[in-house]
Amino acid sequence: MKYKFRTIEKKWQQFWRIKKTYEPNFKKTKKPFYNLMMFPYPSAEGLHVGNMYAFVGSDIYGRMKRMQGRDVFQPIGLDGFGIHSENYALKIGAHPMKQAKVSEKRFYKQLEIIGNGFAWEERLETYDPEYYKWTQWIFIQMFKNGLAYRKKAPVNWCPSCKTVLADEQVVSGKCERCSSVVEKRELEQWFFKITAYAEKLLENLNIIDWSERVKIAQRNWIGRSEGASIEFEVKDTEYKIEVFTTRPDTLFGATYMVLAPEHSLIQKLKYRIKNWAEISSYIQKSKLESEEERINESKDKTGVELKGLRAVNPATGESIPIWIADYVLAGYGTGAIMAVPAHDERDFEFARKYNLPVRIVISDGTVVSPLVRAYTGTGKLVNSGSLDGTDFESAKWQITRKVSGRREIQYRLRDWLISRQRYWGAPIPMIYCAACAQLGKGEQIDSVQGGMLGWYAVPEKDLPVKLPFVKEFRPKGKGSSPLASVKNFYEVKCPKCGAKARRETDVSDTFLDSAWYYIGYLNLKKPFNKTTIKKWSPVNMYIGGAEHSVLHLLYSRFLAMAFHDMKLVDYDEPFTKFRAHGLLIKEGAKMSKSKGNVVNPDEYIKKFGADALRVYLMFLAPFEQGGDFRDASILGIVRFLDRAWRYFVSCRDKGRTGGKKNTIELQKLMHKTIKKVTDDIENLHYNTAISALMVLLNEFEKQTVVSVDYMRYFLLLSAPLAPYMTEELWHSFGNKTSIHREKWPSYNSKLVEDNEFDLIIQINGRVRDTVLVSKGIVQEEAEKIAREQIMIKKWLGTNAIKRVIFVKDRLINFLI
RNA sequence: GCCGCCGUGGUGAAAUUGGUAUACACGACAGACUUAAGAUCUGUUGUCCGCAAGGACGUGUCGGUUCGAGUCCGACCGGCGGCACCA
Repeated sequence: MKYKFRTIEKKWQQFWRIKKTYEPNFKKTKKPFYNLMMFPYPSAEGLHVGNMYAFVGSDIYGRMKRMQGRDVFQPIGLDGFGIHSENYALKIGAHPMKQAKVSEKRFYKQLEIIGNGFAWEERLETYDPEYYKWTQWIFIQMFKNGLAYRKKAPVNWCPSCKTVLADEQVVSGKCERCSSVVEKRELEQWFFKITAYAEKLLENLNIIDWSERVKIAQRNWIGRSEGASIEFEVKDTEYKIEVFTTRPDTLFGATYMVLAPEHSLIQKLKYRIKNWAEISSYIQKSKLESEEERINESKDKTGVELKGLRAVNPATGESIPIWIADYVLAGYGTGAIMAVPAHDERDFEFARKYNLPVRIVISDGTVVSPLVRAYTGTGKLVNSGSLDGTDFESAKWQITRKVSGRREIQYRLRDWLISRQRYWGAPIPMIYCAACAQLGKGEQIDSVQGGMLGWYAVPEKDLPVKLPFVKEFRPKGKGSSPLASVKNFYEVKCPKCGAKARRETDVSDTFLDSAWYYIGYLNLKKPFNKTTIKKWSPVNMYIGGAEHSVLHLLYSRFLAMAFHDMKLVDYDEPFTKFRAHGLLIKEGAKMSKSKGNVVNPDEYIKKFGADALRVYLMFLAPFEQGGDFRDASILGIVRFLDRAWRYFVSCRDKGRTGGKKNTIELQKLMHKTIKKVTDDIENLHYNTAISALMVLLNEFEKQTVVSVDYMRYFLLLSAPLAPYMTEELWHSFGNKTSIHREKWPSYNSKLVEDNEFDLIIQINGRVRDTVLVSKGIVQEEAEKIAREQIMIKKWLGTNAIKRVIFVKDRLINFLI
């Protein structure tokens, strides 16, 4: 009578596939529900138990929605293009194109075994030309709408992956993929203008229903600062230095200026600089420094004064020195700052080192010279001429106006570097024609950004630009993709003039593939079909890892906004609701191969069955929190499922399921459980939903009579969690159709509400007794009953009661 | 440094949002069944005092608000995540 999960699981996998149990009715549906889980990238031997954890959590939610009458679309695919998979192929010495087919089989098999209700017919892989045709089409739309451009800029270069990276893919100076220290290189690259949507990306965070921690990460990343832009004249020249500051109120304290070493003015005024040799060697040195070195050396700032140049402080009219220093970043603001050492820690440190003047201009009355550290607090203005005594906040805009500056908002966010010098990705569908460039022609020559002469998008009829099979696919490291050595790939005709032209050989970032896949699932032949999009998107519920907070989740939002403005979709947020699942760890540490603590889910499925693994994963901690995978604890779940199995099978065999009436206690418990499980699954509190089912089963076992209805309810409530076993039991009770298409039970609210409760009796706030009374009892009566209790009589003794606190339907507290 | 989250039994964790702290499990201990092991079932299981009834203490630490604090406020200690020379 044992639960033979191996044969049972196989049986239902087939049944579900043949009966299309999890395929929605795309055209006719009235209640669509798009339940999406971040698709995996096959970059390892197979699915990690952490992936399983995430997928199961998403599946449970979708299964309940389906049973609640929604037509649930829960697709699956593989994010198999890009650096993740390519690096894996490199590691095991396989060709990524061939390895993809191997991974595909393996991953899909595992995803089926775990028992998720996927719509298999709509699956997709990002490396399928059918798919990346549209990735390329999207690139072209971005180009045509001025959102894709080329520019030469200092960019992140990973020496081990041998490609450039977006800022989002550099995690504290290291490559997100391989953890190598990232270098800076001056290269011409393709960018997507995500900064055009900075404000909207930030603002919409207030209206979308997303996990708070992801919103916070995005807010930090976008990094909005409000301030002013102010110009400083360079003495005896026609040049001006524009700075951005969040503290224009401290302008009177600006005693020097600092330019980033890359600042364009330095080259322009080269002839005026007296110590050019020194300056030029400083610039050289800072160019060579890696991000990490720059961060590490941040404690000791360096810089050189531009001798022969002076600037004018527009507030005081004073002549102040100009320095260059690499603590000023070229990529933020204007690449130049006004230094206010008295009120900025960095400027203070620099001023102290190079003996530059410090002038206090803000004080709360306690700020006195000489300062030990910068005073960054609030206060009133001092040493600021006619503005002395003004509050710093209102002084900000008074000063800005006075020196003809303007209010400005700066973002930390920078444009998305989209090109990669790698093989395994969607070729960027662009063509460069030198002939056209010479004639000043190009598809986007009006663009605000320069460098676009001679560039044309591949005509849409020529899509996809297929990635050729290349034997020598290894990254070269010379700033170009391996495709740059494939002559019959890059030699093309100019789509405009027909002259010999060159195809772009870089491929696009993997994150472009995954930024639109939720649309791809709906209809890969015609993804931007208006009717389907309108009916099925945005995604109702999206679940995934928080590690994508500023990668995939930010890029997807950006693209949806761009699609919206191109009138391709009518919403601007792709995921109405997003929840980040927690991280699964092992023995207190993140699972990793080097630590040797990676849990292989297949072993557990083989040993205990997929249902046991599913329920265990969901039971160990709240889904959004994540937790510790422990071998010992899974046995508790195995016992629970076995007990349920035995209970149902023996009831069936003994015919112990007549229509007899359940006790009132059981009725109450049943309906409370329905409510609890429903609410808990809705809130992703799977651990407490499972414990409620355990309590119910414990009670079933104690009862002499449990009606067949209640047994059905138990199975229905457990179905999302343990889809195989419940399906088997469902059928063994004579049902012919899938339990997963059955109606979710509803509860009777009268039975959920108790009409009696344990009145807590406290004396001086300490519980001394409880007594069962009926709900709605008034204070007078409660007091009377309470005072009759032996324990209470004893505690009250002869003391006078000073005060009585009565909380309706909860407690009574006597103060003596 | 800034922003945010979290600290509850031996362990994973619960706690109608200010109202009986430790549900549900794991582990441990004891017992039943068994030749035995395993499986299963039944108890006990926060700490201390007590034969018991019962009592005291107890949610990282210290303080506060409150009739009442795991929950709210302040300071500190410890852990995690995001940003980080962003002017």
